[in-house]
Amino acid sequence: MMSNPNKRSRMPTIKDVAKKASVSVGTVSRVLADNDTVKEDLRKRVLSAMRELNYKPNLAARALRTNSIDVVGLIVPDITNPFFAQLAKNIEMEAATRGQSVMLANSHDDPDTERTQVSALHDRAVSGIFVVAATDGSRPFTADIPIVSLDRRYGSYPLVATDQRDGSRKLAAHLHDLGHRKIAYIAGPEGMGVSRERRDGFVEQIEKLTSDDDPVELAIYHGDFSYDAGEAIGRLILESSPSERPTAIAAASDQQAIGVMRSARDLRINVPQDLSVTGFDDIALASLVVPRLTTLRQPIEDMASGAVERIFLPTEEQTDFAIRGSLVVRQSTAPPPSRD
Amino acid sequence: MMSNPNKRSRMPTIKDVAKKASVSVGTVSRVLADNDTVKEDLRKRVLSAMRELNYKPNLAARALRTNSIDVVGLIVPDITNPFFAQLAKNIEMEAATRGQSVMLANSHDDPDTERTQVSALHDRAVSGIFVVAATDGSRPFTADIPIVSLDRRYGSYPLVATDQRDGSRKLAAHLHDLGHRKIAYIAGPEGMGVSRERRDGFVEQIEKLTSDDDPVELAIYHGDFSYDAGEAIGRLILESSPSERPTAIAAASDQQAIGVMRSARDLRINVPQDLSVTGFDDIALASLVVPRLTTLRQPIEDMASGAVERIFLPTEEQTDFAIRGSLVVRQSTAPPPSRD
DNA sequence: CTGAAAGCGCTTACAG
DNA sequence: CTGAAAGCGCTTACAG
Repeated sequence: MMSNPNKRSRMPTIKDVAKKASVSVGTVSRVLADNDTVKEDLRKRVLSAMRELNYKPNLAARALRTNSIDVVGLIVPDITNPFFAQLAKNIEMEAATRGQSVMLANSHDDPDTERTQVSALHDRAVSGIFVVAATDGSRPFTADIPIVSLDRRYGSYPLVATDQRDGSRKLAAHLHDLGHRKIAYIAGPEGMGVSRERRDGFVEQIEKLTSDDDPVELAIYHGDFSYDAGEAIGRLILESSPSERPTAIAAASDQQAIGVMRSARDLRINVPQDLSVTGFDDIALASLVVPRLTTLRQPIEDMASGAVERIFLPTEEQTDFAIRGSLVVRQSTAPPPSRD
Repeated sequence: MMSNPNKRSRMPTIKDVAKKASVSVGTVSRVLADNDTVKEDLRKRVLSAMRELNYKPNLAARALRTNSIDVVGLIVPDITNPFFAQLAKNIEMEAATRGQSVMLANSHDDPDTERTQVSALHDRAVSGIFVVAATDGSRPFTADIPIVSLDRRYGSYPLVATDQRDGSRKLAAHLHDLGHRKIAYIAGPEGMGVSRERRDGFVEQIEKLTSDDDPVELAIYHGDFSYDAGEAIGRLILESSPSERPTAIAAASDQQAIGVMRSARDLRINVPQDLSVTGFDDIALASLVVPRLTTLRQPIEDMASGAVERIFLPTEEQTDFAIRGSLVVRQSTAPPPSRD
């Protein structure tokens, strides 16, 4: 009879180690826990027994006893979104430094799926869950484990995100500095917190820089964060006559901005000579398009470390954490064309 | 005294359910397992007790008993690579249909990290591990749990991947059909299985279509799969005089192909009028660049389902699975310019 | 400082 | 068909 080849062969247990080292299992467990007070020679015996047997603690047993496993959950709307992929990578790296693995799930931007995912992770007794809330309004799950919102607020859980207003202000100031006085702003989906923040920051800064003898014209559009929305709105904006149309378009995401650049190319409008374009995020593609995109770099590493740090803090110390991004000036922005 | 707010409140156990339903824990466990033979009225009592208590089985305890958890591991070189992100998403979806969660790790293309990750997942007693092997030569881990190679062979574990040769043949035939007789092929890194397969398939097909009175000139280049490599090699190829240079460039990845298109734009060579370009993979970006890229679509959904299916098969049935991709003709290819 | 023992919450032979 | 009981591999008071 063949044994099932998929069956894990019997692994050495703490008991085997104890026997080989002639100590009790308690002692083995203590050296495992790096416990203060195990006499050096016992400790050595145990360690070498572990090595000889190639002992690895059974994580499920430990989890059962301590009711916690070294796993954190991460839920994103869609891992194929380059920004979330970048975030996931950094969360994974940051978690790894703390000996935590990460369980990944996609909510597909669907609130019900999201809820199911959170609940499933909760059932698995993960140490904490990071969630990038779905665009379309979450139905947050009330869990008795730490949850941290990433990028977008999930329920009323603490939020780690870029300071959206500050970022938009920097972009607005950059365009104004270059001399643009007729600007279009493409915002994200209406009603989404992130969209609102970015838009308000931009408007705020423009208003601040506007005076009676140096007026700025600012038009606002809305669309989702995608390439396609950017392209459609870009076309809409740019189809007006050269004297009518803005000299700069600021988009609420890099993807939108790249869409805008495509529409400009279709209409034979040169970026940046005839039109400046800015994005937001600094996804990898931003520096790969031609011309390379001026944008606001989200401090993803800091977001990841801030989020991971918070998830292990006592709940009452889990405050919001807004991190300032940095302006990255590339080739998609320039002074406006001179007009006579 | 405040209790720690992070402590999970005591969850109802199988014992609580048993008591409430006035049955033994064994019986509860049996209804949990959807076990054949629990008399209907007991079954009902148990079910309603579970509902009332909002009982959720403790997965760690179950894992300890059965020595397996409903989790699979996935290791990719880099989740920010759009192809791997797409793959991860599909694996996650496919695993979800089987009630499995997925644990994600990045190897950063580093064989040692990869090994550590596989080992860590193994320690967690996952049901199986998918690995997209690191580019730079893995040092495979011998595990007593199922492992399936995805896209690139890991050790000697069964491989689920696109039929690379077939895909390249299709691209070669497409270019030849259009009339191209002077073609450059940019292969992936030398020594990598995938690179070799794609290249050989291409060469094979071209040779097959070549005859004495209809010769084809084919030049081969090598570089990694990145945008930058594509751009650099593209420039190298295209800097020769118009009569010297190829009328088509086939790249071993979409990223390379997009790089090639950038170099063409810099050199004011029009795609596809003066130069046809093809990629491989069909990443999302392929249909977003201008002109949209003709490429070979990897059947990612099929790869995901094939891989997940295999991981739950007995080892001896875990055969390789090569899936044919499909040619996606877009605007980056056209007949060669007519020359006098 | 160390050992013996209880117990985490399940599943599964074993009886009946 | 169901219950009583053993046991998965750990950790952690409790003694000494």
